Amino acid sequence: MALSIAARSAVAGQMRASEAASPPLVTPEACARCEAREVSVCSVLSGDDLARLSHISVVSTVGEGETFITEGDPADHFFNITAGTAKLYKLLPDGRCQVTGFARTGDFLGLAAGAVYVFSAEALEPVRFCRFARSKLRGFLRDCPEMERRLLDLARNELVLAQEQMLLLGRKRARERLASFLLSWQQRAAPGPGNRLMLPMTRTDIADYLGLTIETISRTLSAFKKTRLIAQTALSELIILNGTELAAIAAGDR
Amino acid sequence: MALSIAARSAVAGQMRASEAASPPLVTPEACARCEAREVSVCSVLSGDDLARLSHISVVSTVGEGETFITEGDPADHFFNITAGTAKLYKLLPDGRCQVTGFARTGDFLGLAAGAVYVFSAEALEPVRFCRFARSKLRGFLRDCPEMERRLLDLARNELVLAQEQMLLLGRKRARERLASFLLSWQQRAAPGPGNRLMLPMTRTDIADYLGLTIETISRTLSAFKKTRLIAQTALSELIILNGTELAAIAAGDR
DNA sequence: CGCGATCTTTGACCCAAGTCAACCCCGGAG
DNA sequence: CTCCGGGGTTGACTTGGGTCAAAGATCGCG
Repeated sequence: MALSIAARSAVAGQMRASEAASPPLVTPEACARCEAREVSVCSVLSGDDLARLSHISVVSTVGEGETFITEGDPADHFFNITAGTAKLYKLLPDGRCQVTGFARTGDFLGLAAGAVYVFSAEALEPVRFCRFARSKLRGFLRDCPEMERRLLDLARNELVLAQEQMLLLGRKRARERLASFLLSWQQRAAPGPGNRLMLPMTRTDIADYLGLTIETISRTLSAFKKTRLIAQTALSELIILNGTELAAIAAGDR
Repeated sequence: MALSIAARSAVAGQMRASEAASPPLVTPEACARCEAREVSVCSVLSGDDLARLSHISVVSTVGEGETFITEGDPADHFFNITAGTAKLYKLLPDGRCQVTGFARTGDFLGLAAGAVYVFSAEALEPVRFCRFARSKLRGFLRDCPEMERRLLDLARNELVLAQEQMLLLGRKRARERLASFLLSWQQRAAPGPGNRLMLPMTRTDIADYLGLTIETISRTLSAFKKTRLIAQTALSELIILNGTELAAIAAGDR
């Protein structure tokens, strides 16, 4: 990631030197170097198509806490996360929040949108992404069925996850929800040294993702620690000691 | 619907007469007559493509209570509902059930699946559908980008609904959930005479959809009746008297 | 290095919805 | 017409997780 951020900075630097008003367009070379490519939609693209795509994409970064997609705004862009973690969420008028997912490197955002975005996205740590204008992407897709197929696969996979989450929110108990979350996050997040699990989100984010409160998250984590299912190495860093048992809890088997 | 069922029966009749072992293949003429076409994926197809699609589709019907997709089975087929209503659901090992959606005429099933189905589908009333082998559809999609685009649109729309449902399950109170459900069902279901809303599902199905119990559904419906938000004309048939107020409740505004 | 802000943990109490149980209603079979 | 069985409704009571409150970590910053 350090390498990649350096590469990105170089691109932004180029841009700034040549034309400060226009956004930092991506060069095919930058795409070829991008270490997020193999986990992104772009992985299916041949050199030729990749070059075309790079010309309609714009790289940017946002800092921690910044909102880069706002529910209700015209859904003019798609986003491909190339570094960092973001939370995706929906709000009720009175402020109640449901986090619908966490987006990481390689995730493609904007599929779940009609004319306007139906969710907001906020960076949990510095996030870098490629942005595509919806109108331009449409033209690209016309000539590139592989990409369209890939997007369909992504959307289908997201649907599978969404339904799994409905089961969790509708029918699982608090401890089952948290166990499910820890295991699924372990799947998706690169494990740190010593099998450490990094959680870039706050307890509030986890609570809003699992349909619980921060107090319940805290209490349940403490219970998991007491029964030696997990160990906490830092506030946002823990180790899963007994994944088998956690999986049994997640499935509702005890 | 009556006409359509008759048409289907004719097709099945032909089939049975000629070759009992093989399934009832659809003829292009049957597709042209199909009154579910305009609301289905097939609506985007030209006559030529429609004819091709018809040759890889198989019509069948299932009776009330029959399960025609089983979670965990190899996901070999896609389904396009052409009549009736089905519930889609997931189960936990101990039997807890989450209904992830109700499928009606025009709905396309099987997008949310990897190698195996991740949900089950059961007919709530007699259901008719066209079934496509996944392998055959893949070949068809290769030559028919409109269809692929349409499937992507369908998947995206389902994703929007899924996220809305996550908000409901994670953050809404019982009365807000029920109000949301009644209004969304009113949107999708053809209104009966006198603005009547037909509910082909049982209280149990509604409860499993909203992450509640039948008792809570029953009590909340009674409360809505008492405050004259709705009126009940039969066990599974009601009228929305005050949609504005229901919408305010659904949004969490009171 | 120590201050203040923010996040987390823990405890005491409460309540929305779940559980358990009795009864009702309706529709189909005999 | 009556019986029977499977929803559906309603009431009494319980409870898992929410709410409120206070104290304890953690971290950025001057």
